Amino acid sequence: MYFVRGRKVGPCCVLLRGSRPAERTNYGRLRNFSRPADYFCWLNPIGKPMSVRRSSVAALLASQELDREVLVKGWVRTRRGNKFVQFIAVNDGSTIHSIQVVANAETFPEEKLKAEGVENGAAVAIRGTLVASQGKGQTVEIQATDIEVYGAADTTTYPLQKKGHTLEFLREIAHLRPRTNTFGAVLRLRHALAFAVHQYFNDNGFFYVHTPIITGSDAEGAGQMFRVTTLPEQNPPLNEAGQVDYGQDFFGKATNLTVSGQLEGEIAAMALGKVYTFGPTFRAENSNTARHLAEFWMIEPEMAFYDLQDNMDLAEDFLKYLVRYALEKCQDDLKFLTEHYDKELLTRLQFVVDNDFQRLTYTEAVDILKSAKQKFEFPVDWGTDLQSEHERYLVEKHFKKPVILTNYPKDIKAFYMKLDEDGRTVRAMDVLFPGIGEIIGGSQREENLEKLQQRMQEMHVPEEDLWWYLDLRRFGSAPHAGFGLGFERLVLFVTGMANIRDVIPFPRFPRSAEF
RNA sequence: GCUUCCUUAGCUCAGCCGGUUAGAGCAUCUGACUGUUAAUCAGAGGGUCCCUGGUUCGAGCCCAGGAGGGAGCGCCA
Repeated sequence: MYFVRGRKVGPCCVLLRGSRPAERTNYGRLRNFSRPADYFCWLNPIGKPMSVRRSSVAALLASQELDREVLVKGWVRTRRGNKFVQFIAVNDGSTIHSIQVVANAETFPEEKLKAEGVENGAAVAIRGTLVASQGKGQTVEIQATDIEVYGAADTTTYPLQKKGHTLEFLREIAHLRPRTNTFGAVLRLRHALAFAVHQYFNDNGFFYVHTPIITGSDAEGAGQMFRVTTLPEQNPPLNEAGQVDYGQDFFGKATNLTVSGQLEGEIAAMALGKVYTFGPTFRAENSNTARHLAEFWMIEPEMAFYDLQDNMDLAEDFLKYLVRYALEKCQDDLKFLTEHYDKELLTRLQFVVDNDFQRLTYTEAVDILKSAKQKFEFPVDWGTDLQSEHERYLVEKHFKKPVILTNYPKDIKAFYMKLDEDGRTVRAMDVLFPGIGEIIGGSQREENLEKLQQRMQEMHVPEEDLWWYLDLRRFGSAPHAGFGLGFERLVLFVTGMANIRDVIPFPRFPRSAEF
């Protein structure tokens, strides 16, 4: 039994008179009661309004259950109105959509809302009634009964305005850009794709292995590496030759951040069958493009008993699964990105899901490029690597679909790729996507010890550093294959963003490691 | 690393042939407005013209060097 204004009331629902929050429907229900009342309220044992569980904006917007008390917490996107009614758009990141909060100006006059800081950017908690919206543009809204400001945001200094910002400007305020519609959408998509990666592999019998981030081998030749050391910056110990003596370093040898988990992935594949890695990767190259990062995330499946054909089948099925997953789970975000950044995005994604990738050999591609009417800045010649313009021609002009190129000349590919019978080409495969270029690079691996050793000698890869890698060919060697998928390039493709720095929360690139 | 373009108000950008007090839209602030959708309308405030040096009677504008950013290329995922 509780007491309200000295009166005994029911166990938790009380009827109150006087000025009431704008809960029309609740008021209507109260007319069934015999006593006169203006509104009801659920109270806790100490007479305070009972706590309502917080709902996400996504859940409220999808709710069919109206005329109930709700609690939402989030950040104000806009506030507007007049001396009769105030509108507050609240977004909590659960969806790209904001929920409209309607505040009766009798209870919440504009001056009061301003004074408390209910403005663009503020963090707020709003209690009220979920009702059908009177206005156009949304089906439900919240009639506010209580507004609490957790943290105000000074309108004169808060960098995010109620207007569009350029992506370049937002890059300078990476700590605030997740609060924008665009980055909310990108980050939700990024999450969905990461989750889908694990889902796909788990459903298909792959095991997730953690390959090292600090590595002692500088062997793969995948590019410049970041050095990892605890030696003092000033006057590090020197060896007899006058060079830095890494024998005295933390690991007793020179170490770097990984440029690929592939070689270690092969170890796991030769035991567990089908494995994948999904982790950060570091390249210290001075790459200044919209497709490169110094720190990025790479997915590298590696499969025992797979040949190049199996590898291609997996890559295509995997990519289609990921795109399909995004199309199913992130409709609202993709719709937003299509409308604001890339009008062709949704049709392009659907096209990738619906159509087979074009598969052809490097040699066939060179023939096509040589007979192309288009003039290229760089000439096409068998034996040289294809330029971006050549890849773009094949994907965007000639085939107009994703392309898998295979069997590249051995001299332009890595030492571990399996040599073809002709001895001129290797069983490599690159998956080329429109706008992105190479999204996947992979190969069947050379499992023959002698052939692998010969390739290593030809390409000056030191055998002593990779004794363990060669052991895999000495003991129970088997055909196997794998590939690397640059996660950010996938996100780039699926979101329709133009710059890879806009699909990772905190991009790392030359001269930039802020945040 | 190479090529090229850019840097003017909080943001996005104009700024003529080198010439008086550097402008607009949005944002901000003030006021008006009975349900708005990046609300609308009226008014106000707001500038190290990226930095350094030079040419000139005079530089936002021309020249040199530096810094930062974009796009393209290379390296690759």
